[in-house]
Amino acid sequence: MDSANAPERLRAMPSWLVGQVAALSRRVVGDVLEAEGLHRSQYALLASLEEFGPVSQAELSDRSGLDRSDVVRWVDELEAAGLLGRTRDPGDRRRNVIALTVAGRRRLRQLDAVLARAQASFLDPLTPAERDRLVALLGRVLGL
Amino acid sequence: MDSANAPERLRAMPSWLVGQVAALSRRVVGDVLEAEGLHRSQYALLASLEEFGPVSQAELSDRSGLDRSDVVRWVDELEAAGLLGRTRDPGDRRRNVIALTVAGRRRLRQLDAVLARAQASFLDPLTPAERDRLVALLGRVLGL
DNA sequence: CATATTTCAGCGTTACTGAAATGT
DNA sequence: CACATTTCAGTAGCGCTGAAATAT
Repeated sequence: MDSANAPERLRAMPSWLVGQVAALSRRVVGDVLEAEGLHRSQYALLASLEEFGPVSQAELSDRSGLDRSDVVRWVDELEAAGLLGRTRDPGDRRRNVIALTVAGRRRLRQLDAVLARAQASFLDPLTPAERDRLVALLGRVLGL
Repeated sequence: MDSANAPERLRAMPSWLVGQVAALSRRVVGDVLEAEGLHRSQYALLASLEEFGPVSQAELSDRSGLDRSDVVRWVDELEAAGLLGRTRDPGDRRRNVIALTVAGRRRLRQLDAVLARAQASFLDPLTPAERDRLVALLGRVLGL
């Protein structure tokens, strides 16, 4: 896992670099969230719910970027943990309406603090200004 | 897959951004290499061999960042394709000496051109100067 | 005997596909 | 009937573990 051993061709290649950093951040974030008993995908779901209010699972899938079939499974767990509620939409009974519970909202705020520390951890080599520049550049690549 | 739908919490989070860009670049690079009949890991092996000369599979694993057991499988294919040679090390008969063939070296140069286009493709929103800055920042995160 | 290398068999996770069941 | 949503079963890829076989 020591990227410094890699050949120059790879060390200078954007796709390789971004893949290595993604793997690093995935480990760090995954570890801290696992200590909280949650999964990265579940944080994405809670965050999407907080911002976009009660929504169907289909929209939750669009917002979070998770596959619809995976949303089913993660929502199962979050519902069992009491962090969100799943009720049939009276206006369109194909849909589930997913909404954060009070506990879910509180949990999300806890996770925000934990995740902020995780970000700082793997971005340690960068100054705050550099971190901002990195975020801006990555956002540009995604068209944000 | 439209990252622009994601909540602000995610769109501002370095680990999420880098994961999205990594997924994007992985698709783009994977597709162009698949069209060439090769895998991303195999390019990493060819590149490592070109820079570090004939080496054992163990060192190839260290250099490429691939697991030793995966090196076995990818080298199997590359050997069958005639891009590298696998011979027993006379000095230490536990080791295989892996060396690029002439065809392998030629193939690597082809792939370099193809990959350069793939990088340019997903980095399209960035200016050349911005691409350089992104590469530099990602390298810093990895301690390169 | 302890260690190193190659190889193989298999596992856990993740992202995804395809289709059934239900409803509009 | 065509289409949308939820759900489930299953697949492919990938990184990894553990151990056998071989050699130092």
